[in-house]
Amino acid sequence: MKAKYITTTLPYVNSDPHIGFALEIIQADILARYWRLLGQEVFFTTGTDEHGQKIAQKADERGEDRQIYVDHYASEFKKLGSALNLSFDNFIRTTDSAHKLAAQEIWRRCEAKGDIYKKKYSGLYCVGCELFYKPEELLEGKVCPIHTTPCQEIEEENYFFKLSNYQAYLEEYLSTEGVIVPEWRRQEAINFVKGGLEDFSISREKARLNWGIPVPGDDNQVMYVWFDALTNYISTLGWPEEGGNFTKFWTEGETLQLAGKDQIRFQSVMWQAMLKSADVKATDKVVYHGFINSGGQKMSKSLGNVISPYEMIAKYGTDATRYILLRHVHPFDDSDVTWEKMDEWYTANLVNGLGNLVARVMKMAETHLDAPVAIDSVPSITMPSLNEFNFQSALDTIWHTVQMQDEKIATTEPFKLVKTDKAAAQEIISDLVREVHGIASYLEPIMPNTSAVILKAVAENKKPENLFSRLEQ
RNA sequence: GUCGGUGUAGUUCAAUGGUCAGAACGAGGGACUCAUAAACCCUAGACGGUAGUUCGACUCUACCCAUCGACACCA
Repeated sequence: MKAKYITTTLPYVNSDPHIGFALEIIQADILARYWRLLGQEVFFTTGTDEHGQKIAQKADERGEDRQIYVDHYASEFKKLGSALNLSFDNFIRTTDSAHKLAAQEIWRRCEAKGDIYKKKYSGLYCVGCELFYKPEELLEGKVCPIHTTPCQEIEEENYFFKLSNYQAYLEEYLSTEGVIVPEWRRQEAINFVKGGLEDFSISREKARLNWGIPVPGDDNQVMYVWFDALTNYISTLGWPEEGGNFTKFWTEGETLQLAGKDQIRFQSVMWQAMLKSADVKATDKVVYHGFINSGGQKMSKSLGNVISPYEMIAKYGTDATRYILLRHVHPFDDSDVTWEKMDEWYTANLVNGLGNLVARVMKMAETHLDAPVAIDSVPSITMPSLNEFNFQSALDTIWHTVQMQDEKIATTEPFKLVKTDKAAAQEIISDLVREVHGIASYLEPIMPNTSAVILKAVAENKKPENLFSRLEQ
């Protein structure tokens, strides 16, 4: 059985953790936990992207040392890890020295292949945006649409990556079904590549970008985001060192990247070309999730409709947050989430559904059974939907079982039967306990704490504290 | 503009070239009490529009409308 590698994209640390990233990393966590339960060897990695001019600027504005500034943000993201009960095996930071060396190494290899060249680049540059614009993107008089200030004609010499060399390769790579999920995004990527590929710039002059990884052999240039950030997927495995985790999980393993739908060009095109250039195996599969909107609109600070993962955790708890983001957010398409809807989901499915079922069954068990129910064979849990990254469907199945147990209680009425035929009632209650145990087993990768509480309750034959408290009204 | 996705009950989703198009939440009603005033039962409610292919389409085709996305250096 091949070892499994799974990674998220690295969030940029210039703001607090976003709900979209929470979704992505919870998806990754569920898969990692699920595979481990199946007995597979798993390497689950995430981390933070910490270079770039925006970050340098913010740190400078605050008069803070840049490394200290990013240390702070990295710890914020690590906190999210414990708040969401994530089980990643490694947390890679792009300011880690090993990572920097890896980024320089992949650069060297691409350069040795002849895929990196230096070119004068001139364009209209907006100082506010730190970006070059095309003339057609600007307003009258070469004015930046965001800052409404005129852009400057700037000439700068940068390194470029010969993406154009990889047109045929990428078409071939993308022609395999499954390298991108969902399928229609693979078509999008194919169209994009067929439309022709331009080389992209991969460095900035130090004067313009002075918080980044130095370009090997050129003191005046610093790597722009791509070679820096994307390399994390392999540097986290110790690459360029072979033989260890890298060989086991990347070369010989099965690799899976999770990313937002805006990442196709970066993850499935540019990164794959870079890997090819450096003679590293391509990513086996990239799964792209949609975005989460709220109230029919994009979440934005100005609209005041931003839902932060921390707020969700504060209101519903860790497991409920994991539940909400997986069951009620579409795995691939955009979804809409509001506090009203989340309250409904929480109450209907967790408080009234799972929580209440466990309470009623375990109360009966505690009262009417003489000993804990023996669970003879732990059935191996398989959730086929998870192989297709259909988290909703996997959870639907579990909640269908919850509902069936409630129905069973209503039809068999063990609480009544116990007065007339205790043995028969005990038999029914024992069955219910076994079912609850089964539900808890399935929940293990999805809601680890809840699952553990239920399993313990079954083992002790004792009704647990309420799993999910009713929302204050 | 080009290409692609989507359009099913109040809401979120599912399904199939042909028995009454499923489910959940929500709503209305009933009945019960083991449980977190929970669960259970019943009821109401939908295939964007037009044309075509077909014995027959919600499912295929075309067009239209609506909506979302891709069309590159934006993390």
